[in-house]
Amino acid sequence: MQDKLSQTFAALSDPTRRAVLARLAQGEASVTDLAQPFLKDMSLPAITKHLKVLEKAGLITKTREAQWRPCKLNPDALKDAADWMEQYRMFWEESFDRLDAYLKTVSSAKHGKGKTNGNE
Amino acid sequence: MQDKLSQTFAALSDPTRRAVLARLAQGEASVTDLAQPFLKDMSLPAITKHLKVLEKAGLITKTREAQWRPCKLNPDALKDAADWMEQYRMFWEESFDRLDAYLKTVSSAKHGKGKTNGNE
DNA sequence: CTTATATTTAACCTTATAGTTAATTAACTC
DNA sequence: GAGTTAATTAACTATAAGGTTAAATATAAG
Repeated sequence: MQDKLSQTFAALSDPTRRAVLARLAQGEASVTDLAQPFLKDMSLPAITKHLKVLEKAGLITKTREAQWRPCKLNPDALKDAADWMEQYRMFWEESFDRLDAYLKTVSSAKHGKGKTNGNE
Repeated sequence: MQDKLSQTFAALSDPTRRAVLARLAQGEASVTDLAQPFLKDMSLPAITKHLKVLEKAGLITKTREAQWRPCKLNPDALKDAADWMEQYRMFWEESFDRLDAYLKTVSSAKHGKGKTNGNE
């Protein structure tokens, strides 16, 4: 895993981490705060690791306050991911029939002999 | 990895797979078509595997046409991911100052002794 | 300086990912 | 049915992910 966007999507691909983000959407929280709903399912070090993944992905920022490490949402990475998705919006929005027609035009002779790729 | 959303984000967390989706945004393509830009970097079976990941995540649909397996984008999964992101839009959109103020109100006495979590 | 709370690090285990090469299946063409 | 093109499966390897428990570090409070 190299690029930031891949890191971000990878970080989002875990329900625990998404739940942490949901919690942080309501405001800052310490590690213990964030861990609390999950401690029946996993240990605290597991949460530390999840937070590290989120942090490296740029999705959260950890600060220091006495012995606590308050975490907060970092919108930038979320925006980058959302921006990437945005380019596909037309595919799921209702102008579907037009899109379908459009694509049929674009990729006319798709692979008559398995060679053309619809870009010519 | 269990739930569909996690699978979808995981599938998006690889540059090769995102490039495949970008290619499919221009229209259907066979496995060979899709593989072509990557064959200097990886083998065809590697692409087959990537396509399988995308398919299981619901991001693409593979059909049969003679000896080819034309793939096309499946917008549903993309929409699900985008919908999930949508709930965080306010965090990256410019009403940032208002948001910040809002959060400061909500999580007033965050962790005066590390116990409260800003939800009370 | 000892204790308590908050969090991380270390060492380890298990399973999943991402890739490889070689062999196989599928459908078409001659 | 022999050969060709398209794609997958099998078997294997290396590394990353996600979890564990036990020990260490950080800050505060007696």
